[in-house]
Amino acid sequence: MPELPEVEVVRRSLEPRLVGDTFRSLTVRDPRLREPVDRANLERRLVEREVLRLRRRAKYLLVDVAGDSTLVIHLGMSGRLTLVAGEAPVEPHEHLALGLASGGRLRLRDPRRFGLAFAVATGALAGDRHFAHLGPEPLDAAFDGGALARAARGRRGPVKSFLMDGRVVVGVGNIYASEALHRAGIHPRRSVARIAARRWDLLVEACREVLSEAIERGGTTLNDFTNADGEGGWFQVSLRVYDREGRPCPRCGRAILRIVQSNRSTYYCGGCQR
DNA sequence: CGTAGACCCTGCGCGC
DNA sequence: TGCGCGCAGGGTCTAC
Repeated sequence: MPELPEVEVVRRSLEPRLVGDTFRSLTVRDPRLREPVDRANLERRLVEREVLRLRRRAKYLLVDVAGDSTLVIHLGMSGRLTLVAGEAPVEPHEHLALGLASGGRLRLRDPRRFGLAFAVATGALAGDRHFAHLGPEPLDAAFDGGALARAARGRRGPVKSFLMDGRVVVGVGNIYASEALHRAGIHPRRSVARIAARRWDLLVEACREVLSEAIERGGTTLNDFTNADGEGGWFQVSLRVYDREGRPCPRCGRAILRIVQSNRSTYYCGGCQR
């Protein structure tokens, strides 16, 4: 479900309501996520700690608390992180809940269980195995056409898979990879070995644009994505190709095509993507 | 080494 | 109405 914009939207909606509050309790109802939830470690690192700040790295949400600990949450495909009233009824697939001093409850639901929740020392985050190999943030200034071109050197394969490789750039998932390539006019199957410098620049700009616009619009709600307040986003109405097979390309009017790459659907326009 | 594909899991929408 | 199938926003492991 969530790519970079959706995680960022959750972060922004959560931040003003969480910072300054204190975790008072932890309930793990179902530890079965992508990696088993370590209840004791979460309890030790989080309970009775004040929330200092919320950050995001790639598609991971980071909640720093007092005492040099960080709660790391990944939403996988179907994870939803919401802040509800403390007495709100438990919902299906509510894996864990953190009670807050203010009376609220931070709830993580994840039907498909591809998500993650764990806690580590804040200072050890960068070296953690989940983060050590990650590439640059697409919205950082350090990410530019040159960075992409260097990453592509000596590599083969289609540009769409390349764009979704977290070692190259983080946060670009299946929706926004298709959208960015359409905006840049690049065919998703084009080999990374056959992309000129100028087109890498265009692609970087397209990524920045589409990700920023999606954040502004509250993310893409195709099915069930919501921010921490349970509100959906609106960027789905601005999607130009994703999930629009057979409908007209907004630029040239030709029918949008769907192909499968690495077992994931790719949408593109055969007319204006080369 | 890099890349392509399978796989983890549940829910939903569709066609029959 | 009910059932089976295909598909879904991510990441990782294996086989080549």
